Amino acid sequence: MATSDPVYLRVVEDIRRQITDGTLPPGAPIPSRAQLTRKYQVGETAARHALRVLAGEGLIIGRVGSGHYVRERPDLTSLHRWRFLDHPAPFAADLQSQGRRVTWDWHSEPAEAGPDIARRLRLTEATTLSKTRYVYRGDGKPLQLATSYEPMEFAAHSEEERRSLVARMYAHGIKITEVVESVHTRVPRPAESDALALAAGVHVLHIERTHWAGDRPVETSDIVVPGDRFRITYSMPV
Amino acid sequence: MATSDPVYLRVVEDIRRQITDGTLPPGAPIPSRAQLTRKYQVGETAARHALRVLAGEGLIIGRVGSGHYVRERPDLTSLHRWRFLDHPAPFAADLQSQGRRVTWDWHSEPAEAGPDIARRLRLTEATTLSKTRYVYRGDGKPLQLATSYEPMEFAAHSEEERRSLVARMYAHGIKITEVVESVHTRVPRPAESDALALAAGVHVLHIERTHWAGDRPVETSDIVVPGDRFRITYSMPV
DNA sequence: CGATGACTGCTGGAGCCCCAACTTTGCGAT
DNA sequence: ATCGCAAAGTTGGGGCTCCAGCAGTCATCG
Repeated sequence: MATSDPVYLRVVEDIRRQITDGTLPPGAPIPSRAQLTRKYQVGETAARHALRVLAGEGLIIGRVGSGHYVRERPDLTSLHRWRFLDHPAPFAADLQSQGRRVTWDWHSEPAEAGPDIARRLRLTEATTLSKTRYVYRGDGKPLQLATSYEPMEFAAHSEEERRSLVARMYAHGIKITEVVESVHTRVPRPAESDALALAAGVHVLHIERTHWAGDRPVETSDIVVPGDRFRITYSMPV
Repeated sequence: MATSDPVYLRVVEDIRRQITDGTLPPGAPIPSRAQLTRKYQVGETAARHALRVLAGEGLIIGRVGSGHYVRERPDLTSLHRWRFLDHPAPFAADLQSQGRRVTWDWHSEPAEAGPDIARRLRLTEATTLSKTRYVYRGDGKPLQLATSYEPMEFAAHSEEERRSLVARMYAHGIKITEVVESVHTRVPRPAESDALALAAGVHVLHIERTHWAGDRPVETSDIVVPGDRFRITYSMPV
């Protein structure tokens, strides 16, 4: 007693506990607003707010006209970071190896390097780069977005060239020696929510990847994948 | 016209645009509920809901008695994945090198391997492991949680031993040859929210790390860091 | 001149209500 | 036995109101 916690939290915590300990398995229905008000002796506002919070956490999903249900958590798709994988937007080969039919389309255009890209490619003055957007789909559903920036003179001209950045650069006498990936999580931008068909409350993993030739960065890309469906695995020899 | 979008979204989108394009810089005050109702000609409920959505996205922060403000986005702390870094809970050395006073404490105890840990360490039968929880703090503030599991016979007995897993294993004739890290993002568990003092709507990066000796996993740990303050960088020679 | 206290504005919790759109269910008619 | 339809239940959007607690501001008092 003397718990001055907001009452909606009592509801949230109780339901969350039931979900995490398995009392409420994936797919199980959550009591409706009306039932919650009775069960927990709270007002409609509190019941409603509790459901919204849980939905925002991605634990439950609401279906209009039907009810709220414990969200099915599909197994995380594993993205293996093989040392020699170098597709412009990575992981496609990896997804294919997991037996998923992956398709991708892309759109290439010249673009001015913004401050962020300029920094990553160590450009000191305004430079026009070849910017390519990739959209990856598995069984029709969008899986992954990527935006790649590279100097105009190295840009891919054929579908074949597009498959290996390392080979393409090598043909220009540039030997890529290192790949650096930086991963963090953030709220999706509206365009990303649309493109990846993200549910509310789902964050994305954002990977900034840069290919280096010695001490010179030669290509950089932003890769965005849904945070609730992907894990990225890095394997490093010691 | 004919925009049948919910009205609160109009407010959300307008404010979000102003934040992302810099019209509202970090720290700038957001109009109050009362002001929003007048400005956008919406009810109090819609204004309030818009603010809640933006706060949930981590774009603004509400201060009771004062107002809502554009959230300061501190630069992401970069966690560099050096190839030979092998502290049981990683990144501490890395944080130190960035000039942050990092302290850590830990608690070790024997524990039964759960199904998940058993799978990761390829254990077929119930085994008792040494389980160590680490809490890392920078300038007093919690930064990172880690839980490490290793066979009882290899457990560290001194502070010194605790500093290098690789050296410790080597003393037992085990040569660690590979480190595998798998990173994904998820909603923090309540205990993690507390321990890391997370704001609402902040996700965590969860890293599962396993040290391998040849084809045998010998240690595995779970590392949890706030998703809004950390990025993890992996550097791979090609 | 400085400290205290009243007043105002703001957030966050909570309650209740109305409605459109959708799903589910059960009943009645064919 | 099946079809169609109406009724009931549910979500999500929206509205209004009250209140506690906090943060400034400003005026008054010692």
